[in-house]
Amino acid sequence: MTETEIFKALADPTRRAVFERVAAEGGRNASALREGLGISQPAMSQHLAVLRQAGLITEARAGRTVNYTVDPAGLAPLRDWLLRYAAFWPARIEALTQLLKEMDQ
Amino acid sequence: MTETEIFKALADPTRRAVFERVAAEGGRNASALREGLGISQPAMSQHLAVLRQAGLITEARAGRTVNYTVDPAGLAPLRDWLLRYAAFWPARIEALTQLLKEMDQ
DNA sequence: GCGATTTATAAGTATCTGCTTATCTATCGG
DNA sequence: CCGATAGATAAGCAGATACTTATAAATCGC
Repeated sequence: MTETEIFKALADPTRRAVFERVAAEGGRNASALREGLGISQPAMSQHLAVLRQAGLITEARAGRTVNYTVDPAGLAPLRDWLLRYAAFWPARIEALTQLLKEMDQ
Repeated sequence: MTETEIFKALADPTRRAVFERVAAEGGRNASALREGLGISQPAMSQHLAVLRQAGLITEARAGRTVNYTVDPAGLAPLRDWLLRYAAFWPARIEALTQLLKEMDQ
């Protein structure tokens, strides 16, 4: 849940793809998430463990399978870190517009 | 300038501290930035090179010294990536408030 | 020009990381 | 129970990474 854990977890492109897949198809189990990613079962398990350790996803065991979902609070430290540098953003109004659009769903 | 380069550049705590220092004391040269960080001169040079490669900072040589500043466009890909998951944020209104506060300077 | 200063680069090294295969545990259907 | 399935873990390994010392390149004051 530290900034470093979160940045490191997302720095690996394969693991970032895993996270993006969890976000897109929330609530699916590890085997289902693994389809099409071209990684072995242990690799997937290790990636999910790193993401969970970083607080980015949560697991819910259901019998034999484990369902993974995005932890709503997981990205907050990253958002907060980024907001500290909002003064450097090039198109702040555009960013606000986009944020509003994302929120207005 | 890719997402992976940016995440990797910021994943190392020492290098993130360097970036934060460039942001806080913009326009200073490498030696000035190095004070108090407890790293060697080559280490600093290497960290700055990684940050520059990621598009997070820009350098401006001034004679013997090189001044570093935050690249305004550098964090945009990170911001855009994060905004894709705004739907998962726990306190969206609070985030908007903070963003507005940062902008209203 | 010359010594000093600033920065970059080269080379070496210890540690970290992401992967693999092999194996273990737990749960399911029959 | 028993074979099959889901997932985690152990162990090993190749490559990446962050650091070091040594040195090169460029610019400064004099």
